[in-house]
Amino acid sequence: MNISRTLDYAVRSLTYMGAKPIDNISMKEISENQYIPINYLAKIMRRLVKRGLVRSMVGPSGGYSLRRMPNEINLKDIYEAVEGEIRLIECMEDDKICRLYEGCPQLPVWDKVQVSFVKILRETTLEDMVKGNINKIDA
Amino acid sequence: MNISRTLDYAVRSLTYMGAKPIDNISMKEISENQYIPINYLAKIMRRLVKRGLVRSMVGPSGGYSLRRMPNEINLKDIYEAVEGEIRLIECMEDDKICRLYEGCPQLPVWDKVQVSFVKILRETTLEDMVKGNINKIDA
DNA sequence: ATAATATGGATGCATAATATCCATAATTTA
DNA sequence: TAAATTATGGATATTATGCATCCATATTAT
Repeated sequence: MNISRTLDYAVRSLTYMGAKPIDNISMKEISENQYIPINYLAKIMRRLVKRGLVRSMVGPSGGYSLRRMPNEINLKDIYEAVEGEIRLIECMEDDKICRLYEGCPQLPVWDKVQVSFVKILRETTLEDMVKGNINKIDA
Repeated sequence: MNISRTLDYAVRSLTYMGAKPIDNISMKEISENQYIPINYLAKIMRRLVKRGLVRSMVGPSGGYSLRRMPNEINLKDIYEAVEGEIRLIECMEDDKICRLYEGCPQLPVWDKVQVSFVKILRETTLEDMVKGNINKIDA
């Protein structure tokens, strides 16, 4: 139960981009400013591009740009871009059948935790993070 | 971000015990009923014993018994017994210093997620799970 | 033409999660 | 007392995967 470094990298990169009102920010710049191995960052950026969170441009003075406004990108988008579908426990997977399924007592618990988790992710935008706008206590 | 199989095993074992009003339930029985590799289960039970959630007795007709009533054991206890301290992201560790710490924009987010996660764990008891008493929607 | 940049594929590494094995101690029962 | 059953604890193996690196290529600005 923890946030992967990969997701942390993705969030940091996007936050960095969101804080800068410039297009075409290079991997190199992000990598150096956020202490992310550049080759690994490349992989992460690829996923963000594929999910449409980010636009890329090749060539000198190329780089990445946010494709939506920071207040239109939430953490759920980012999570799913890098990690795929959110699923706290294997047995929640669509096609997995659990031998204990009938009357499994803890599934509703994990489900509840997941719902709460997703809610927070969905409610938190890049803009919030850039501005430090997190409502600390209410959960 | 997912529930480890180990934690799942622990929860299933305790739920199984909680549903049975008998003392000295053997590893063998739990293992067979819950499809948990018995040697691995042994390791997990050890941690539950050490944390005082469970009492063990050696010898024939020995086994494990809950040490508190099911409504006095919550998921947070179980989580911490098997996984140690709850911490969503490495930089939340006590002694870790993050190079980006000053003004790190996402720390409050992970913190908020964690608070919410812990809250649900703490509010959910073994009894709830045994009875299927989970309040599905409110998060 | 050259340099800067992203792309994509392949591969390696390190660590943790998961699982297995075995020798031993404790306890009950015959 | 002997034998059977059970947990204990340590060592080790296996597997998965997160993380990282390397390289060859395509694109584009200057």
